[in-house]
Amino acid sequence: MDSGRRLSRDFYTRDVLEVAPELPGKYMVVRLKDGTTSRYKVTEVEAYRGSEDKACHAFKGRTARTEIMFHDGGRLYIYLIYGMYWMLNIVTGENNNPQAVLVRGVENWPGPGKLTKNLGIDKSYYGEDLVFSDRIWVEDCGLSYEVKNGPRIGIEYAGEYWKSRPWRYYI
DNA sequence: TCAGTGATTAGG
DNA sequence: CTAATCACTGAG
Repeated sequence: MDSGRRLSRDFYTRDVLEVAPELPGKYMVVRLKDGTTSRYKVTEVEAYRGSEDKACHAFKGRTARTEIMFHDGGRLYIYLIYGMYWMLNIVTGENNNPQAVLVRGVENWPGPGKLTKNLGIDKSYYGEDLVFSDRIWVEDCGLSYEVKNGPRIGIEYAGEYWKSRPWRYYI
């Protein structure tokens, strides 16, 4: 597989509902400590739109954990869930507009907890900038896919309205 | 269906 | 300080 073109800041600083549907089909590139790189096609994501979205961690306001979501798009928001699984999120939107895309699955590793485990993503990636990082970024390989969408998973607490927003996008 | 597992958060 | 919560997973 040929290398693609790394996505630039402009891709990420748009509204999360524009960015999220465009991520499936893009490639997540991870560089290991031995210098080798691996590419994984993104297969499933979800949009979290904090300024209004009751399901978004930033909905209640700025905390130490959600701080990065208030930055310009392109950084990673990483957090631990159930004491075991690191969740990989890509911050989107402009400054002070907290939004992020949860990467739920990549090729070979469906499942948000499984993909971080297998790609070696942990808390040390919190705040990492996909535009400049030398160990993780996203590429556009020029291919397009039919992206489907549906309700987000695992947000029972958010109430019927937010639970039913069709903000999960997948190939 | 349900337990594991620990960071994070709000509240006293 | 305490206790509740949790954008998940794998076993049974």
